[in-house]
Amino acid sequence: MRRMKKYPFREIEQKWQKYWEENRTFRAVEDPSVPKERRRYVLDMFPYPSAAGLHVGHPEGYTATDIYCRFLRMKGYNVLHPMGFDSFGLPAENYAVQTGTHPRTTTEANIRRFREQIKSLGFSYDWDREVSTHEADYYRWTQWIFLKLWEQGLAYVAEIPMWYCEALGTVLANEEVLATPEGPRSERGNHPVERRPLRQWMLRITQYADRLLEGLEGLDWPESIKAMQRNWIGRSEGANVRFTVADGATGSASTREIEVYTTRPDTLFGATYMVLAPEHALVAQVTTPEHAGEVRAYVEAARLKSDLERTELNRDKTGVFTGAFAINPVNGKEIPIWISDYILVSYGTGAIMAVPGHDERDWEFAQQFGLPITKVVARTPQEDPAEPLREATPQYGFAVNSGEFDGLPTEEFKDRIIAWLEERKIGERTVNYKLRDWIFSRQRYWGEPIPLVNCEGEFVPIPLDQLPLTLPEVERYTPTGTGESPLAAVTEWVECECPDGSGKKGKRETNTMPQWAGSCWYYLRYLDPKNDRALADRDKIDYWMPVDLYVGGAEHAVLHLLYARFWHKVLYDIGVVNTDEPFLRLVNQGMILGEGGQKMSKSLGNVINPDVVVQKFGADSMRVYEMFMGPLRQEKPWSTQGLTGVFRFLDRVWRLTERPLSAKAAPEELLRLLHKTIRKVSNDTNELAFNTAISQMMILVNELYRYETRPREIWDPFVRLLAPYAPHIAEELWEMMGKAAPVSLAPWPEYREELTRDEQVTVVLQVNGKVRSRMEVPAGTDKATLQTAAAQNERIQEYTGGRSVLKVIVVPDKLVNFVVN
RNA sequence: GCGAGAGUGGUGAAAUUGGUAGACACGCCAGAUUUAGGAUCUGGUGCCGUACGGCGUAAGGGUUCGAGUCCCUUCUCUCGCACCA
Repeated sequence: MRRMKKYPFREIEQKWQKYWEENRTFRAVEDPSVPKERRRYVLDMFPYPSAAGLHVGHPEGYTATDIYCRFLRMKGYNVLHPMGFDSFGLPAENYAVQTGTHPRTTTEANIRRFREQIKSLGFSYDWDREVSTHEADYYRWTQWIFLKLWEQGLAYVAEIPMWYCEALGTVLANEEVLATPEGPRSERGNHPVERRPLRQWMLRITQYADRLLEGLEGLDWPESIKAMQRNWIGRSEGANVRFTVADGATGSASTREIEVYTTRPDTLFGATYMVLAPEHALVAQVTTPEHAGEVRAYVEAARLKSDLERTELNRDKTGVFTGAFAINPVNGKEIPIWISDYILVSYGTGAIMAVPGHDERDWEFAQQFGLPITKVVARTPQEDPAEPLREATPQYGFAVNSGEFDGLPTEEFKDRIIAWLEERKIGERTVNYKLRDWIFSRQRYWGEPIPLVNCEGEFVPIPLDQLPLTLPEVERYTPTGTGESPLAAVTEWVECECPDGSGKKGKRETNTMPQWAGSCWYYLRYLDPKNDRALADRDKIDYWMPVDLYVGGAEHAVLHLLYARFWHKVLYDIGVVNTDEPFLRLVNQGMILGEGGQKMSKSLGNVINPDVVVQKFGADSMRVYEMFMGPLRQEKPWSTQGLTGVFRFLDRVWRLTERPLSAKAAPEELLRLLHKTIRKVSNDTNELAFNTAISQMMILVNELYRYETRPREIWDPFVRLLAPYAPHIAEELWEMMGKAAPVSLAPWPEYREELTRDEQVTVVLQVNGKVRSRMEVPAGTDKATLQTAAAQNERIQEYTGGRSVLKVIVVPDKLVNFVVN
């Protein structure tokens, strides 16, 4: 036998997973003696337990947080690190529609599989805190929060045009609809969606728009995610201005007004026409009889236009004249009123004043229909106001052709004109948002029932102490297609007594909540998962919250992460939680691509199954490889070759045990390398720079191979450094060394600063910035000595000989540079 | 178009404050070993050149003794938003 068998990762991994489970090694306890600054709440985005099982993307983020948590525990922190399942959702229900299998059955089977797969990777979760959002004990509190929102006036029913998805049989929130080249599509499943006027439950997230925006400032989140949220909220400042409709052709006096929203009230003098959205309420009223036919036809065409056509890029502007005129309040001029579908009824007031000189869209429209263009903003105060515009100039500048306001810079003009409008009560400063209220109800079965009863037209909440309102069993899961959920067919569930005790007959709300509801607050339930008196005990909330580090994919930028922040702020306002924001620091792990660098997908056949990897190479190899691939936040392609490289590393670590442990002092060189390694691994792990930490451990292992024996002085701290990364093999090595398990809770090694500094350093000798030679000197050698020694160097003399030295740059421990002519 | 980010060997990637570009790993080449193990061990491996040397971090310019790193211009790619007045 020349060498031992390949390291027995299967036995080792099973052994230690069993050990951790039996000993509940990673149970988190609220120990009051640990001060707040020594506690950490590290959270993973919990998975939706799909039928496909775990994919290699899941373990990436989970491994990162796991290493970080294990590191923190060894550093003496009290760490909360839980896991659970986002288990309501459409796939299980769609499967139920096809097969008749209860979604609970498939969901729970999937959860068992996920849990097993996650456990097979050796993550240090406190499994006592596991939650699943579909369980009545959990959604009882989701319903409780909904009723709190209702009490606060933040939940209401409205009939507005909603995104409806035929394929999913339900309405969707704005956030769940994507604009694609094929038109609007559902975020889940990529099905076509269309707008339909429907009556649905809404949550007043817009009331929190400003706070959701401001709250971003203090968060340690990726700039891109913050930008996406800001963009989605879309706050803009401007003014509403009311224009009087001029007497029409009929000559009758009119007091009708049209209100517009503009972010450029300073361009009011340049408003040469007005445009209403086709759906605007005043369209019919202002239209003159001779234009009525044309207008009616345009409105009808706009209504029938598919969303594909309406969202198509760069299409030409269309519109028709109503025959009516409005009076521009600043100069009394009559301006024509048009309608066009480039104006959205849902934004601002659904009407605009058009300033073609300084807005590209208005310019385009004016060109199309030959409407007048007036210049009211000049680039410089010297510019000739009469010089015509060649294109729309939206940039700020100085007012021209604006009467008494001429010469004012844009910023100042805005304030002046708003004051002017407010004085005359024809307008006021206004803030607008792109953010719309959250369409919250779904016409589906597999979700939390909304705990309200319709008692003769009035909604009455189910008393909090009677929650949960559980999902009834149904015959069929198929969406009705009539805008009602399958629950509507369960007569004995729908018909009930009014919960207010009046004895009136009531009908239960049959819509359910969207999948986002459960994930809006799951991080709070982990704190106290079995509590039946509150969603979580306030002391436990105070003990752990807010979440210190939240790791997950970037795909939830404006869905989950915005909704959860909204609910959290409401919970804060009613005194349930201790902070205004739930997640202090957010890190998005980069996607793992297939071997060819493309997205993993079934159709490309490049999907890597983590089960197979664990089976063939072990959990430790999987973990270390996923972290060694590259920076956590970066997208990176999978490489089976790379995986075997990591496997070889762990195998080499294992084979080092063939060499006898030695109690003798380690060679100084090795000791110095150890202390450098401790420093680098500590710093890098703390910064989630796992790839470079692993490199450093590889360097140490390579070096250890140069010695016949394994100095205990090196081996012991090395095993501890390795423990967060490859915990199974580390536990085994720890035990083999005769130490008491578990290494997972052993103290993190400390480094001695003086041993991390080299005694001898290589100083580079340069001539005109080019490296010509090197020399070894003791660290800290002073400048003068370095310069003298360098000047005597043969190679340097060759290059400096016969030339005059203009300057010498000496950087101690780094270089000496001779500047010659 | 707007917003965010990224461009370094054949590949994944390293590189305090500007100070030896390419650590570590894969792959490849040569050798040792002959074991059938996604083997192991030793050495080599940015490009051009026999060599002295020269050239190299998307391209061009600038600051500096010195630039992957700082500044300007341009190009490419990824992601997000997209008629939001």
